Amino acid sequence: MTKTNPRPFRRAHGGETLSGDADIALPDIGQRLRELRTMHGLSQRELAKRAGVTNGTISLIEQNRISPSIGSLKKVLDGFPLSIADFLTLDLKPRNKVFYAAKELREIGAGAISFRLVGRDTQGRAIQMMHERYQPGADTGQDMLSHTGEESGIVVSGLIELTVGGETRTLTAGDAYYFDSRLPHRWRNTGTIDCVIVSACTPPSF
Amino acid sequence: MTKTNPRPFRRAHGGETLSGDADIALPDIGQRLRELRTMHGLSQRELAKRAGVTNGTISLIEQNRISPSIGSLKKVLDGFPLSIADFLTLDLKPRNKVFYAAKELREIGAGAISFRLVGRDTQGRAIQMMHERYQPGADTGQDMLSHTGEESGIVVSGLIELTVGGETRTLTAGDAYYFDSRLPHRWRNTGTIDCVIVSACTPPSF
DNA sequence: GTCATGTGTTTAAGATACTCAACATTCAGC
DNA sequence: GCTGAATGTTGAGTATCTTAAACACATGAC
Repeated sequence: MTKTNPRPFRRAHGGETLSGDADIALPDIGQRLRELRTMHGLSQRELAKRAGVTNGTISLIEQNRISPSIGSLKKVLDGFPLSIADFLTLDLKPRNKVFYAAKELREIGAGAISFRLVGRDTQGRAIQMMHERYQPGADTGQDMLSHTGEESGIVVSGLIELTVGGETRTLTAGDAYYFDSRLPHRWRNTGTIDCVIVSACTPPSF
Repeated sequence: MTKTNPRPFRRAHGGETLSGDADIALPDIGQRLRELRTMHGLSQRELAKRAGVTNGTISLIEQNRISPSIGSLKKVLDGFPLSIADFLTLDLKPRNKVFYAAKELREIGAGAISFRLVGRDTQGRAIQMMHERYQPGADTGQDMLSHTGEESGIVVSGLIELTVGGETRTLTAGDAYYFDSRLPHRWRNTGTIDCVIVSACTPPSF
């Protein structure tokens, strides 16, 4: 028990430079990285192996003990399909509503053709609909992180377990989702029958 | 003249790490910084003084001899009102058309009310119009770099010298402009009468 | 021409980031 | 309780970045 050193070893250079006297606020790199990594269910060593750095580097970055170079931050983020710019601007804790109960959807049509709006109005969201079917036990894996913007969908039949940004829900017919597709997400059909979903994502351009 | 060392001193670490085997391409930091700096008419020393680093650092970064730390890159970019994310994603050489001759404008109305469209169609550009007047000799200065997206306008009367991203033109009545407002830009009324411009920028939200 | 000033570059010394290996802790499994 | 494996943290050493000062070159004043 002779090793009760209080704490600070490396001069916490980043402490004042990064969080302190800045014109444009720089997000908390360490916390962001840790959230992103744990969202993916990766250990520091696993990420380090992917990224081609050591686990110690990951640890120090996550503690904000060092201000990583652009090069090494890029290597770390190559462990995910995420650019530095996206990493710095991504809202890891989605403020926008993610899950919607069936009765929360706004019905905009009736009769032969019927739309039920997910989220408040269209609100300038240019999205493109799709139709998906999941067989029992189907699983997309948890590494599906794509750049393309936004994703939304409605469960038509069956049930689906959806994980978005660390939060998991099981949705059944009539339930819906809406989230920034840069957040890590995963679908699993934990039911016994097919699950049908009508989904949408932002179109390739704009 | 005994100092004819060929060149490479610091192991060009960034050479392979940055530009080489990457999943997501990292833009040429050095070239981007140099373009941004010269666009603002700053010397390395001037920028260094603003940023709180040394001119040598600026020089080495611009030559891609080093991969700057996040902290120092942030300090450098604090010399401009530009975040790291914006710096990495900003298209410094605008591929989109910037200047439009009077006859290139598409007229969409006639008679009492008349619109002349700048750029091809509306094309999903949510912008907000304004009305501006410049007296002779008026000058906005060259440090007007704002985050807010896009800017466009039409000269109604008089003449105006507009600089965008290092390119300068003098526009007269009927001429127009359209550019990403993150590019450094400057207006100067070099004429002898007032200049009136009808302009537009992206609205505060979305 | 010479000086003074400005530019971008380079170098050696110092500060910081990064690696490697060891450490402490937790959690299963027995 | 005791392993064994996995986790995040730490320290010493190395590689890299950053600084400070000098360098080489250009331009303009005199």
